[in-house]
Amino acid sequence: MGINNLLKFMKPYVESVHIKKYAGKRVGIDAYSWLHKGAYSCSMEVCLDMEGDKKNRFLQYFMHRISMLRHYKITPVVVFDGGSIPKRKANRDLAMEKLKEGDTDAASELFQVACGVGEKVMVLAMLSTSELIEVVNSLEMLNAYSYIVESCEHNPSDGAPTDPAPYEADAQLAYLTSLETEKGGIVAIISEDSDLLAYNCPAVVFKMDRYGKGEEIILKNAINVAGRKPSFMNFDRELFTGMCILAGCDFLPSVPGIGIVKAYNLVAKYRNLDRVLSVLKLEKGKVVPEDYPTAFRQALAVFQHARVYDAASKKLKPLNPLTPELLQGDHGDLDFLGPDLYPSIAVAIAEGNLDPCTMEPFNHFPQPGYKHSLSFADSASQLSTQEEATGSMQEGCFTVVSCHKTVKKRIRVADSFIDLIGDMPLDATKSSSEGKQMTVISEEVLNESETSALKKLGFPSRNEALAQKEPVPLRSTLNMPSNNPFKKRKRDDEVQLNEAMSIVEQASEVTEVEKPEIFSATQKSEESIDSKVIKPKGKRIAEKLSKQSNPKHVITSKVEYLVPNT
DNA sequence: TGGAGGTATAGAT
DNA sequence: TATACCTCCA
Repeated sequence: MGINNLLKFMKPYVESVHIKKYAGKRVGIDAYSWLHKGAYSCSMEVCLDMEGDKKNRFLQYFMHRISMLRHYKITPVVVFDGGSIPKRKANRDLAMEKLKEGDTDAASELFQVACGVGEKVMVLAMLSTSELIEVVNSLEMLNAYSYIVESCEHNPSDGAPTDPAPYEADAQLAYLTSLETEKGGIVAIISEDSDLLAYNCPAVVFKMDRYGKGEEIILKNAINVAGRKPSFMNFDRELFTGMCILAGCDFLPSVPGIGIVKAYNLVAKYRNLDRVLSVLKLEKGKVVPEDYPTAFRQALAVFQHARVYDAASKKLKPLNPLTPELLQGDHGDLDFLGPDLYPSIAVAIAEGNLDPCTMEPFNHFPQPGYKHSLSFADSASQLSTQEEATGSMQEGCFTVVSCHKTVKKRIRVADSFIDLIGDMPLDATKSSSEGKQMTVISEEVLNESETSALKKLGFPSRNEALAQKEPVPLRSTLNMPSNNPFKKRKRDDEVQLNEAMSIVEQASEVTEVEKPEIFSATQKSEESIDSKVIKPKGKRIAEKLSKQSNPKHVITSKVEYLVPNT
């Protein structure tokens, strides 16, 4: 993923930072990289679509980091995307084979691979769009949030979601860095993806840990600045991007024998990408694929001009203005810049309330057993009414959510999140009926032998789990680690608070730590706490549902539906 | 000899 | 993942 060896090559420009340097600022987050990391500890549960809390660990990881950013007064701008599926399926199938054979170790490893090393499978595998939006709305409990929803491409024949372009989220993040804060812009991006440097993002924080420490590369400290080696003196942004592509990127593998070092040397020597391509052909001969120059220019165009969603104009636009050469080349076919948007549906979805994958209403969370009853046409015609009802959008962070297809089992996202950041007592009814969850193997997913193999791993079958007299309460397994500085308590407990804060201080070498708001609230008695904060969970969620903040913006891909004229 | 590219392993989760 | 180590090659 990303540019081969770029981060290693850019080491002299890497600086240790703490995320608190962005206090008061808006920072973009490549959610994929977090979800991906968080998934390692629950790969099997995710792949098998098991019910139970272990599957939610990746969400805990994600939510913990979001709450940490909020602690440091950073406004997170979260961008989700999704991606390639076939390889994941293959690995999952292989893992199931191993399970049947009883080789649980091998199966576990394969499930991890199936969870997608280098593959953007996360969102599809883990969350439905509605669940993601549930996450987003849970985030609103910390601050006002709105979000963008980005769609996958749809198959024109049956309307089924297909793979999205692999670069939408990166390009969108890059675009946001070009905007002023007042217009929704961000000042930096937290990610693990070196592609963002090829997109010329000005500041990227890599390898951010749970305490907020990370490694930052600020592009303007490198490009056309003397003093450090490798020197990018006399480089411009296009040359830098060209170097990245030559070294091998997600869109175009490098020419055999060319790595980041040779790519740099070629660009530094000739300072002209056309010349570099000519020299490459001369020196490498037949090793250079015939269409490499074309593919190279297209990759360059993607990094410079990928289609992104512009919230102000509610339209897709190129990341940077298209050049006459691009408009004339390839007969004006610019599909490689990203999926185009069908205008009328773009506006409809951009106004919120419509799931771009299912074309069904988006104005509430589907409850268990809920079935959408509205057709797409009905949904679209309702939009204007819903807009009026929900009012104007809140200020806050944008969250881009990509959808592929819904998964059949809902994860108790909101509950998990409240356990992480909330200090609210469990709703009695909810906890006695729905609030207890067990690790249950889905019978739709597993056959008898598979179930038997899984039992060896300690997972009870559905029947066994249901027969258990004392199922494990949801809350007990969703607790954060004891040393989590953002863990919430139900009672005033100055000692625990101080302990937690000292952990934060020690771990992140922070000398002055502000008490996060969530901690301040816990210092009060329950009665005195703002009812908005401490309402029973079920009630609060219900309120949330009734308010259901609209997705602020929705990005869709090419959608071949007949839509009503708008 | 340095760089590319493949593989093994450690670390994180 | 990413880092280290190894082999191959120009």
